[in-house]
Amino acid sequence: MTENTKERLLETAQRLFGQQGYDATSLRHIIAEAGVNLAAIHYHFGSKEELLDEIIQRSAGPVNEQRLALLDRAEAEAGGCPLSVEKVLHAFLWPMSTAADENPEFVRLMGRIHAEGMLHTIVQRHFQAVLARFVPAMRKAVPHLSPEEFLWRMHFMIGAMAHTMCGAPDFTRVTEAPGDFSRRIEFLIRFLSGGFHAPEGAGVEVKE
Amino acid sequence: MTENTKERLLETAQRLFGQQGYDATSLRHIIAEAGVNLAAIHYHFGSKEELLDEIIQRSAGPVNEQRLALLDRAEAEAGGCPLSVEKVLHAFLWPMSTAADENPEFVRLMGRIHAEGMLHTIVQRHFQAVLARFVPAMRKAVPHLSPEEFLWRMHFMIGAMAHTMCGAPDFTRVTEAPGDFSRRIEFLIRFLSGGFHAPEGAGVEVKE
DNA sequence: GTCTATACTGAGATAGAC
DNA sequence: GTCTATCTCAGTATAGAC
Repeated sequence: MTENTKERLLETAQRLFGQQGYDATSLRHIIAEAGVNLAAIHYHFGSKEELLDEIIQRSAGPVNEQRLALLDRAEAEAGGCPLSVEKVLHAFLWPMSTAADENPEFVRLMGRIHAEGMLHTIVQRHFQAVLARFVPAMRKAVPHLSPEEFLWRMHFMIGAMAHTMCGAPDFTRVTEAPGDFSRRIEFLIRFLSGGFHAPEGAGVEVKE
Repeated sequence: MTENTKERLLETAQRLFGQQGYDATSLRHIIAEAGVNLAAIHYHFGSKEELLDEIIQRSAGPVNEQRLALLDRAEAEAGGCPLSVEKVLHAFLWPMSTAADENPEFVRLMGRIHAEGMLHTIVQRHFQAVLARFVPAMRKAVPHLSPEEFLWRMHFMIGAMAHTMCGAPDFTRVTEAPGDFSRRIEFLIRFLSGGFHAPEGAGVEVKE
């Protein structure tokens, strides 16, 4: 039962990390639910952080491939022309919706990972290739923005996305039926579109 | 030296929480830098979480008062008319800029608190009163939005704000001189304004 | 190669002496 | 109010059974 142990650990850990967060989940809780020995984690993965790394690799891989595929197709359809903001956002965010339907815990985990910010090296390793494609694509969609304003808007996008993957608004109850993650993504794309299309520079009254 | 001990603990803990995060900062690290005994924390605060709670209360209090004062003044100037999105955002976000100049670690800590999401009860306790004023004010600024779309946009705003308080974009180095937090806030207000002003509903091509 | 048992260090928390 | 000693549980490491 060699593969069985490893697989059970991956599935259990992913679920618990997504539900409770990475720090809040102890290895002893994971092994208890998976029904394996504590040392099995260190045998198969080496450490708690490497366990997380393998979980991300397993699920983020397909999502990132789909992102790149959507971007490829959109760019092919556009010929050499720059894509619209909406198309870039769609290629980036839509695969999350697909993933959420079959794997909701993973999406919450991804949100946490981005938001917690601590495990910075892990994020960078798995999303570097995707960002390398999407940052230039988005840059071409809003060429009028200054480099600084553009980078900040990308930053805001990441923040909104991470928070949205983590959960729903909590000041009021919003229906959270299974499968309506796509709806959430549509709201997000509209909002971010508006943000990226906002006029640049000194248009805000900050008189104080 | 009773008050001295408590004060040193509060200041040291705030600095370390902001620099390293809440979970990553051990009580033993705090007491070592503050030069007090481990049990002093539990005597003065009761637990690590209550220590954090008191830190937030101390620094978030003035920020929230300033937020409410700015909102009061803006509403008084407007007579009975709804405020603009920009004015509401300004009243909500600008006090963070003031706080950042004299207390940068606190702002990073606030960002982490919002983003980590775990310490949910703490956030709710300290920001409930502020949200109770700002949610209706913003609602009046965008009355055409459906309730659902409105709540999601508030959610996106919180995410972008939390991520922005935590740090600067990291795919490229952005100048982070002291005192230019206000610049960051201006970028954020512009972006969020665009998001809130975005047209509602089925305007996104999600053909798949 | 795979898993079990056990021990080590450091975390937060608590009781009780002073 | 403060400090020492101690408790439980965390992540980690390793020796050895199968």
